[in-house]
Amino acid sequence: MEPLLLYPDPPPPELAQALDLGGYPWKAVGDEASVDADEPEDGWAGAIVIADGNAEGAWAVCRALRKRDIPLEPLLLLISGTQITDLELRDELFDDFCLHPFHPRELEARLRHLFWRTGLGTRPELVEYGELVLNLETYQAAIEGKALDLTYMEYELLKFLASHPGKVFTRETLLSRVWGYEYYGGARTVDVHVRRLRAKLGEEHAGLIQTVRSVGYRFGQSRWGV
Amino acid sequence: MEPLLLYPDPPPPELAQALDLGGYPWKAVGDEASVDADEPEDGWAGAIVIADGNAEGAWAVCRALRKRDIPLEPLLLLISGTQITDLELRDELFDDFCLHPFHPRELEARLRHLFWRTGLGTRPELVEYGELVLNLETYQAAIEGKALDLTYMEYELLKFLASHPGKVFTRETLLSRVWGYEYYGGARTVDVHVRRLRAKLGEEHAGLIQTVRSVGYRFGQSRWGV
DNA sequence: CCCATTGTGAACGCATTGTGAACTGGGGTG
DNA sequence: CACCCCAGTTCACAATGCGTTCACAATGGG
Repeated sequence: MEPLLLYPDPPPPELAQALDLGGYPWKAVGDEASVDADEPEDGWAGAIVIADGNAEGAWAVCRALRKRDIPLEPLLLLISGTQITDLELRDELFDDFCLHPFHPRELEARLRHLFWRTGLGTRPELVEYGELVLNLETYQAAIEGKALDLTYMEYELLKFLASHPGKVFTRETLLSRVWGYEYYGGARTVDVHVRRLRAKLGEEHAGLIQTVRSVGYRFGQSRWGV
Repeated sequence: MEPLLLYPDPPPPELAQALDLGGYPWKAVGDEASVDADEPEDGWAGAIVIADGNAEGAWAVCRALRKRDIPLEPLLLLISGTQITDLELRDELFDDFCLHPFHPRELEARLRHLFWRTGLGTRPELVEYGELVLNLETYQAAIEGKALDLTYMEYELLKFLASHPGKVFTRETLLSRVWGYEYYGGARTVDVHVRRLRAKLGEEHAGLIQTVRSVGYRFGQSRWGV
């Protein structure tokens, strides 16, 4: 499991202890800049932000987490009772909150429910879209039941795209989110990988990855609903 | 606002008082059968189920609420601290929970956040005007449910116009706000794009973009009522 | 009826994207 | 240790799409 992001650094010992007991790996950050800088390769599983210390810093971290291309979820806030009124007008910055000091069982229950909610119960080891299936455990991909022989980067790119069907990503975004470094000079890289993916998907399914001219690429159809 | 469903009947007086103070109308039900039988004409706005009395009855009500064709949301649970472990494996029965006895401010914050979440929270960013919908995430547009195949500049122009319905923009303004550079020489450009937009909107909706002679263009109806 | 303004279709030219191939670098193999 | 292989990157060029521009027609106000 990917680690939870904690703020501040160091986190309160009782929180660290509760998470360790619950089997949740975690990693603390000291400010909003570290949100991206210290991000693990596999990303964050979620975040717990303690706001009853440095409140301004906490809100800055929340904003940074929500401002990403794919906002980080779930985000649990730990606040003191007197801070409840501060939540007003900040609904978009958190998914749930827990009063601090907390009871370990309440914290764990909230965490579990948040993960259940965002993950729809079980952590999906499969990414599916129509006839396409990606098995995240075995690094295998198949379409219409036929296996696709993808290289590592092809797989990662397809996984990222297929995890967010309908959404358009710029080349820069794809480079930073899939390749994991800041873009400088190689937008063609994305094109070439997209082309190979389309080729391997076969003529019939090449349209799964659509070019949005002047913007980037989109996987699958749009989402008009929720 | 539609009333909140409360269980049990009568609800604890401190809960009724908190809701009354917060301006939330409510109506209590005594068992799961009343969920449908006592439903107001406009439906329930949400539900608060107190589980620290008759727990079995509370779960039955939750199940009834979730089993409807359109599961009732949001559903807030009030439980005692000793019941936290009962939440496990019941994630699908509630959206949030609050320990009982509760602090009125915490209850209100949770209610507000729940309503915010089920309302605007998870929806994709849309620009809407009548039958026209622009999905900002997917760079797609549709009118009367039918997708419009717009080019990048057409999309940007329509997005800008539809974001300010009724307001008249000069060609110069459109060039600088949509195209993003200072105008010099090409007023026709706007005309041509407007024309193509009208064509793609279809004869029926071409009037959405109106010419204001000697001034510019306006999207939708005038604010003064035509 | 005239002239300014806007609509329209076609043509142009450039920016963006597609595509094949060469290059690079790391890991495995003999 | 040298070599090769393969994934990934970069490059050059081709293809295409799209925005711009132009010429002229249509329209509407005075």
